[in-house]
Amino acid sequence: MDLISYLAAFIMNQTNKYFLSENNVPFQDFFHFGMSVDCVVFGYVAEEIKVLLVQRDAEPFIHSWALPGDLVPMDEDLGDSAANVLKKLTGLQNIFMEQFHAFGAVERHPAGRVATVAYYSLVKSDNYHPVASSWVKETQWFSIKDLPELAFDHKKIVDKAISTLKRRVKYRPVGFELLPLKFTLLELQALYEALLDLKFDKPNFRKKILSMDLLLQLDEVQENVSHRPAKLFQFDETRYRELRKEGFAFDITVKAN
Amino acid sequence: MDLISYLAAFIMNQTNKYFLSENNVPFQDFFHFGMSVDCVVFGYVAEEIKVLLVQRDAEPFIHSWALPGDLVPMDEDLGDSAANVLKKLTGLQNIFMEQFHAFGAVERHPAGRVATVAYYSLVKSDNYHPVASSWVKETQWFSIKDLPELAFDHKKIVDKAISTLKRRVKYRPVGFELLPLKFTLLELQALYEALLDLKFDKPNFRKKILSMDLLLQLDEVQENVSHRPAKLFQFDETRYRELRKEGFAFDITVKAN
DNA sequence: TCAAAAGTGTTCCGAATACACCCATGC
DNA sequence: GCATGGGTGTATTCGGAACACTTTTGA
Repeated sequence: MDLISYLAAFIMNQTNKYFLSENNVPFQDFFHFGMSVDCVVFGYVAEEIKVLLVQRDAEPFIHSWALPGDLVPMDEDLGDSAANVLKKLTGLQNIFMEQFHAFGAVERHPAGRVATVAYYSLVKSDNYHPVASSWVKETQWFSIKDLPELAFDHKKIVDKAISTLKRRVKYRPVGFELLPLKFTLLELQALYEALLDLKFDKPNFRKKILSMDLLLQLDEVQENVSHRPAKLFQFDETRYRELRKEGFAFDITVKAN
Repeated sequence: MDLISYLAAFIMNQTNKYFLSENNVPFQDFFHFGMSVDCVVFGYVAEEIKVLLVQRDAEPFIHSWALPGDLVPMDEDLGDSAANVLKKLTGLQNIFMEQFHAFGAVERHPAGRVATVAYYSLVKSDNYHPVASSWVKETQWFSIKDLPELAFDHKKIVDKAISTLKRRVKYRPVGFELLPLKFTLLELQALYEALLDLKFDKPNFRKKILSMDLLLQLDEVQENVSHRPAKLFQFDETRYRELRKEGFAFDITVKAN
């Protein structure tokens, strides 16, 4: 070990003679960043869009609510790290996850220079079982309309996640990730209404979504409802991929009501 | 020189593996990232979409073509850094710039663990005067249909930039950033055709774009053309902001021809 | 029988399409 | 005059919007 670190130091010194930036800053002086990943996990419960927050049980911002996220180990790819962190802190795994923005203000982390790459996730209301662990004391779903104070610059990150989601959801069929595997058309409509904060006309919404030929109608209906049971549908992933190849562009722009 | 940098990378990897024994990682041992910014600068010349590349005059990948980009100093915000780097390497400043993705694979940089945040820029063909400086030997515009081999994972970054641009250009009025301040409607159409790799119907494209009420018709016409001179237009930034507040959504989805 | 939600049909209107045509300029 | 690109008008089609209506279930 000693030999290795000595060698490393020696070689870094040598390299610095070549890797000099304009102002003669030694190469290695750039290498003191921490990298973190933060996940904005969206869920859909009781006709509301929620975000999963964790309560910190470690400094800094101990006891504050924050996004699940952590420093990236030196030997882990960014995307892998995001998935791992989410699993470690909340137990969630195999869920939809997409990078949306990097935040790198100098003063955003009190313990040093940390740039963070933010991801948003969508979890099906089927498998909602976040469990606190590691340095997390508790996990809780909060309505995006009623968020608590957040640690670091996490408020800014959540805001950006929400606006990104609202934009993307119109032109990509990601909304389905928030519903259970089987859903009714009115559940789908209610979801989009919650996401976009709009009301749609029922017959027109149905026609639009069905005309896309992206939903698989199952031979099942709702059970134990005190009214006519609705048919259940499923998103047809395979069909979507086929259509995309033919240049089809998903779009649920229906006029608000 | 190459030998030294590769040895350094190898040894850093070894040391990292030693330090990062799963549990009980000392806090400071996460802080050895380098951060860089890379800019995919798009231009529009001779009816073609181009990307600005620089030829490296420093290790690693000396003499290779690469994206303009550099390590972020410890005391600089990410966004500022992107603008500064572009200015330093090519002289370009005050141009449209938007972050689109972070790349953080462990092995993406031979000299250590460097995560990069990528931006795309759009420059008006008015002020096309990139000038090589710092560690850049030369700058050159390349058609996106005919790119050379690129250093690092820059090919992947360019590809992502192109697909992002193609998607965004449909729903945000960013295309205008690629044209001179004053342009004709057919120039605008040609630009969108180049961007999306499609052909549009002239009368329909005109109607669509004019009906948006986003263009300011000037009292000027083309000069020195051997045909009927075209009227010049200008993008109306103020009007766009007004319309956005009223919920207007830009959309140039015209059927291909 | 009634409440509640599921689900359908039809008219109307405006925007997108396809396509034909005229206009202004330099040579 | 004619080549070249600039620019306009219109009939037709198609999809979105509005809204009234019927159906199926549980209680």
